[in-house]
Amino acid sequence: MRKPCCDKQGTNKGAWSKQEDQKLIDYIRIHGEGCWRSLPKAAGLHRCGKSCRLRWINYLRPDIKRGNFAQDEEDLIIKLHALLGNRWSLIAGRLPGRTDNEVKNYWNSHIKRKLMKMGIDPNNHKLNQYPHHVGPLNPTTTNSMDVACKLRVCSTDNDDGISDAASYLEDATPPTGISNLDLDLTIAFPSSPIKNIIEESQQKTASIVTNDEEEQYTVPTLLLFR
DNA sequence: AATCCCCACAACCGCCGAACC
DNA sequence: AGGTTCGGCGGTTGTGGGGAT
Repeated sequence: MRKPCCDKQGTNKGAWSKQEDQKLIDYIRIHGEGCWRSLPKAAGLHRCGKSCRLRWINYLRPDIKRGNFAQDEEDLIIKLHALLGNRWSLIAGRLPGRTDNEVKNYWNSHIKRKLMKMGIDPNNHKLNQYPHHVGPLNPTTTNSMDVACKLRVCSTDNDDGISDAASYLEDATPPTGISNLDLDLTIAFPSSPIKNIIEESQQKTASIVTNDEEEQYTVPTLLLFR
């Protein structure tokens, strides 16, 4: 039987108070991150170590970018989700200042619904109502075509393509078995680090797909419009 | 004004893998 | 080699706020 991560008795739960936040900030400022298990006691907090870690990573860290997601961030999340699936920490890693929890929440509360409204299955990013429709589903509600994200992802049923793509993004070394991934990203962002990531991903991925394999897959190309 | 409902988001929980002993 | 600990991740839940009725 696995030990619980902490002694449940005598630990606070729920929302953090300002005093607790301050104690955590002060402690980490002096001692740095790490040793989450022993941190609560050392910092004088009646919290579980995991709770402290989560609070710090998702809320108190000084480099966290708070506020609404920009359109380019949203587009990037959609593309990365198509590539990686629910690998929120990986996706968040490509969004400076954003946390996995934030990205996950934003996906579940905004993007998922938005895609479904557009007739796109948020799980596999395929059109499920209009399989051959490649234009804006409703031009009056989706605004202009200032950003057209052409996204085509092919993967096998066993998800290998996705996991390969994930490891590919992580270590930037093309895996040997990525042949069934076919990503075609066309995006018109202003010059930014995010744009560079997209371009980098596009170039690298394109270089590992052969013509034969490209012809082999005929999954509909999705056009995502704002 | 009161109540209900929905949404957004913070936080918790359980599981997994890596590191350590 | 096997057990234990710890950090990290993803899924899920709880709750407060705001809009609708």
